[in-house]
Amino acid sequence: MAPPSTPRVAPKPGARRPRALAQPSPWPQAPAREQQREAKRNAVLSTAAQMFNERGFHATSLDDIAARLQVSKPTLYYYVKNKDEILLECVKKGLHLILEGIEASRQAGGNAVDQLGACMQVYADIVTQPFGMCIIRIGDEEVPEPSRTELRRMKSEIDQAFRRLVAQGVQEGTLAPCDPKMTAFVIAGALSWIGRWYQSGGEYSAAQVAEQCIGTLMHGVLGPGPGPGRTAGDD
Amino acid sequence: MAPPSTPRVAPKPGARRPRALAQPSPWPQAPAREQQREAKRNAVLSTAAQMFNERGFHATSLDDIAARLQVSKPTLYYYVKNKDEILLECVKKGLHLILEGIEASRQAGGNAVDQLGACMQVYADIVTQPFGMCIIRIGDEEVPEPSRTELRRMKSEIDQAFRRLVAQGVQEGTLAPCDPKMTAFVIAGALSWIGRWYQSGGEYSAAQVAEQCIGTLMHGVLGPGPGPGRTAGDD
DNA sequence: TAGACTAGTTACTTGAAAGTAGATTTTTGA
DNA sequence: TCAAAAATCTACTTTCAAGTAACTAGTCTA
Repeated sequence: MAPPSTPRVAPKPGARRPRALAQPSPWPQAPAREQQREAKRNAVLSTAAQMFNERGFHATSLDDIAARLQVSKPTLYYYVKNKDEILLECVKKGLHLILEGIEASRQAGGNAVDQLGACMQVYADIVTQPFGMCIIRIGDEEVPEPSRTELRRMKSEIDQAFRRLVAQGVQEGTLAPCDPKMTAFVIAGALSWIGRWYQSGGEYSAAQVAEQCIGTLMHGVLGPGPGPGRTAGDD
Repeated sequence: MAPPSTPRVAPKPGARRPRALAQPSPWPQAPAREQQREAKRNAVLSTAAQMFNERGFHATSLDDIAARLQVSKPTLYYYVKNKDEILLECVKKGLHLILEGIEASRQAGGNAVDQLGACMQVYADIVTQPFGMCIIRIGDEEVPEPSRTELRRMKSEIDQAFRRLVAQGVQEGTLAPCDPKMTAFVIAGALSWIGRWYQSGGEYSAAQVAEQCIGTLMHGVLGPGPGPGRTAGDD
């Protein structure tokens, strides 16, 4: 953002051109400032994300966020447009993390079950982190309209990825025949629930929770016995 | 409120005492009135619940609720103490419905799996209805403190019921050996997710969604084949 | 049929939090 | 050492929704 075509102050006409531009280096100067700025913006977002997760979006005022960062409220406005933008960015960052993870899982190859497992792992992992939690804990209604659609699109993309893998698995024969839509839904639900309740420092580590959830989803809760369980008798 | 010590109109001094108090009947009179009042209060709550689910708690003003009921805002205050009470009551009603359903399922008897299945059915069902949806869609943070603990207690009660049934099932041998805590968690997550997305009038009926989810939870997503399925220490 | 209680209204106060204006300090480069 | 730009502050306005006060119309009953 902050395109160079929007200078705060018009350059003096006729002044000699800024010396800095006289090929000082192949790199654009002052990347340090920009980096700092970006770092601070990120601090705003991640602090906000944490507080949203702790106390909810509406219960978190900009003054609260500013206080935790030990700055004043107007300073925040130097880095973000408004409160809604903060929210939007937090959720978007979470969604991007998942999307990237899914992409990586797919590129890692393997059969559909392997890829599905990896994706579940990614999902469960991200959802225990601040930005990822925002995806789960912040309802769509909180996001005002132009952005809401964008978020839904991204969420749907994730959903589609899961459905595709499930469908593939069914075709491979590694997954039980099912409606991929509903199965993807169950998976997303169970894993999202982690984000709703998980607190770091609790009884289980995030990895443990993920592993157990994925195991249960994969194998189901029924016993292996020949009784009411899955038909195939095994061990 | 409106204690009798704050009469709207000052009683004439020296007036004779109210006749109504002269032992009118062994029963408190006017039960019809009371019923009407209760019905109206319920209308307030259920309208509120629907609107909370549609637009979120904070995006729903009391004026909005009043408008949909075609009354003015102060009228609402005749039936509830404040906005938080509305929220609290909505969630509580949802939780009570589930608790009752669970109790009924248990009393219906059968082995642990049967009971667990019935409870899952109940849970999925309630969570697609207005009060039940509130449980899922309203975060704990929104509820101010004295009540929050109460709600958490009720939620924990539901959780315990599921855990107990799972543990029983494991002992019976009808369920696969597992950590009941985590398994109950997965079940609750997947079923709760229904409440997050379900909209009546969509592609599937509530019953269909419930059935499919429960099936997937019970049997897992993996195929019955001897491949990467149940038996092996896989991945 | 009075008069007390019920149910509802209009019009207000209040408070909290978002967002802004404009001054001020800090940094940086020459 | 100075001036311009960046970064931050104090102090304000605005907005919106919760909640209240105080009046009024209907209704039941003795």
